[in-house]
Amino acid sequence: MDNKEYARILKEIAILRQIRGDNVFKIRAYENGSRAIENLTESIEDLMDEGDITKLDGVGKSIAREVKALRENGVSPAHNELLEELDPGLLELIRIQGLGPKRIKLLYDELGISNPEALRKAAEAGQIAELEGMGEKTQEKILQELDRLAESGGRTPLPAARAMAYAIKDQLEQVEGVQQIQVAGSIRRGRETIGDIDIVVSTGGDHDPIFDAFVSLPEVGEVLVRGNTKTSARLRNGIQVDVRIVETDQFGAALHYFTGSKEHHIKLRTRAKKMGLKINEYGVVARETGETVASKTEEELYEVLKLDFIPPELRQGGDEIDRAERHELPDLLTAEDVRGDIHMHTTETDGRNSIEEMAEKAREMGYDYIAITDHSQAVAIANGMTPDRFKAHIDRIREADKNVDGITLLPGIEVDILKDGSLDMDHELLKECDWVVGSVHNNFNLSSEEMTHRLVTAIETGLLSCIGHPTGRVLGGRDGYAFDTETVLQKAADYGVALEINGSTGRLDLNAEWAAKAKARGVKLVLGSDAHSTRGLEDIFFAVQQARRAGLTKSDVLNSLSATQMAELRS
DNA sequence: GCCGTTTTCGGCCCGACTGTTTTCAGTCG
Repeated sequence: MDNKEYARILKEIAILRQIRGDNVFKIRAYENGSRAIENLTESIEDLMDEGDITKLDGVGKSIAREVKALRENGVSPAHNELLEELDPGLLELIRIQGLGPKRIKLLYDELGISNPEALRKAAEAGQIAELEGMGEKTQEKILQELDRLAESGGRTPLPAARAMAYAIKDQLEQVEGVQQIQVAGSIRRGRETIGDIDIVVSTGGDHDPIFDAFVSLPEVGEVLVRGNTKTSARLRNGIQVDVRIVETDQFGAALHYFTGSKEHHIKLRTRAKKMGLKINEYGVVARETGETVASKTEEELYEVLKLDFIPPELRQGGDEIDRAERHELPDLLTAEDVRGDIHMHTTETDGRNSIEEMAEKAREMGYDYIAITDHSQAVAIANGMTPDRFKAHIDRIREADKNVDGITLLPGIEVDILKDGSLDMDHELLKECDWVVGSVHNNFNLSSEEMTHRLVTAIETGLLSCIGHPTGRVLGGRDGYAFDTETVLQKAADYGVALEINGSTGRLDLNAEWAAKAKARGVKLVLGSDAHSTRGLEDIFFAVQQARRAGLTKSDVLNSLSATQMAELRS
């Protein structure tokens, strides 16, 4: 069982205990324990073998016992007991906005509702409105929410959500009275899927004109909440947007508050409390005097808490606060550290722009070099290259390199790793390249043993620079293929083959969790945009953000090397 | 249930908004 599975069971214990009405701090303890295990880069089972997992922050005797039982018998006693007492269907109801544990309990006790279907029936029959504390409006909202969930299913991939958020931000920025505006929330933290969009605005004047402008945007469908400081609306495409307005000198505090994560806030506020301070969305306040000691910027907020600045990507509710106190936070990779892009396509295969056009755009972006990596012939649908075409393509890349000033073009390829692990190109031609991305594009459904063998065999050719989009997952789509993580990471480390953090909007593969795992095993990472057009080169941003979430520094990624150093890696 | 730079007992983040209420519980982030 992997860490995610342990974390899921503990999380479900927390939810079911909430519905049962247990002590809120006990519930939080299970949530904390769940997150502690989820955030590990090591396997929890390995940690159990090595010693005592109660050393983990958030895991005590009880949770350790549940975890141990889960491993040995495949079931957790506490989880089982709750499921016998309640109903597993209740776990689905918690996803419905507006329904929390208290109302779910009420619905379950009074009407026997234990799943979304039963809830819909009861709402349509008008039974919900008759319950104590519920009414017509609540009933109507539940029906709407059920429709929405049935349609969209929940979270939106980061790249799509980010584009929508910035479209709204750009429009609101033009409204008179808006002084500062920023997209916050999980988009700013770089979570790979997004629940809703958060935008923070500061103004010295009236809030109403700004909210009026917001709710009249063409994208906005329905207004959900309209208050004096906060307005929420649902876009026509179903995504919820929350806009929060504060005074000018409160912007830093509000941005911090709205960026989250919730878990980071809980830990930070606990720390503040011990220091005689209180944090809310308006600032850090001395409890005794009521004096505001920080509010303008996030930097000043961390400063008064005697912490190094914690970048948004690291505000995950793990050990980042302890590390900030000890000055041990990693000096995270920045976009400026990326000197080149090593994965892109041109009109030779399925790209939309020529070698020269890609080079021009890359130079504008400030790169020193790019590797041109078109497909090999196995990807027929993308017009993959035969050896003859590839040979000519290498010559054209070299020719273009001479003709385009100010940037180095590295001849490369994205070569398919075939079903048996062999590479879809003449080895002699691969040896001529400065950069070789090896990728899996078909036969995803091999057994874990077969897929592991396939990847290991490819690495052992000694011809790959990196593995492209290594897990094969599609964001919001198919899961990655099955293979033995430890074996492949070990092989990659042994052969000096890097793993790609692919920034293309449909993938984000590796994601942050995997990238951190790779780093912990001594594997180098490399960022690639997988661009199929000049515009696509900008998707490197998402790779940088995942790298930051993984805690990677400049020295962890090959893109910080010079063109010469990159080419030398293969010699 | 977990934790300890006042603590092995006594705490555990903080505020906005809605709907159903005559002063607040529930939910959300």
